[in-house]
Amino acid sequence: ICWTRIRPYTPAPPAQRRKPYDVAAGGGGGSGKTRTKDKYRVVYIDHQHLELEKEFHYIRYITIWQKSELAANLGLTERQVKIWFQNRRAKEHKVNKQQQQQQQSPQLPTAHNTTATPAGLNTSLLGTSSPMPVKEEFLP
DNA sequence: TTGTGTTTTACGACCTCC
DNA sequence: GGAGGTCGTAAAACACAA
Repeated sequence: ICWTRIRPYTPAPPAQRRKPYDVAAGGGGGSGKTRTKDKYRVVYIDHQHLELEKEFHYIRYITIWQKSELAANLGLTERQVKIWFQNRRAKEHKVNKQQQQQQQSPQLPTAHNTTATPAGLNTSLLGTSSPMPVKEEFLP
């Protein structure tokens, strides 16, 4: 049995981060690997979104075989699944931060829900206020 | 239709752990 | 050294008011 490592990560201070690559420069030049100008990124279909969200609802950190299985089922690469989960966690982190800031500023007139959800965000599905349930089979 | 703001993929830099 | 984490960012896709 091989578990993916789930550990806390304390990011370095944003002091000396270099600027990321520049795709546009030189027509996909720079360190350009897989990104091409005509296919910069693909848009996932609803079914792919749904399955990924479902999985994320169960476990926020996907295991390697789940990643492999999900990728095969959805017709994505494992790398795409990994990146999706990374971006999804980043999104959740961002939303939580915004909610905290709203709670810390009670003088706002409309503090309840009217502006809380960006376009298309189903908060009832996400359930960010409570810790994510974890399938028993994935517990150590 | 268009201008503008937000969200979504994808990646590089940097970090930790084994 | 490699895999995978966060963070910051680029650019396409999307939403919406003017």
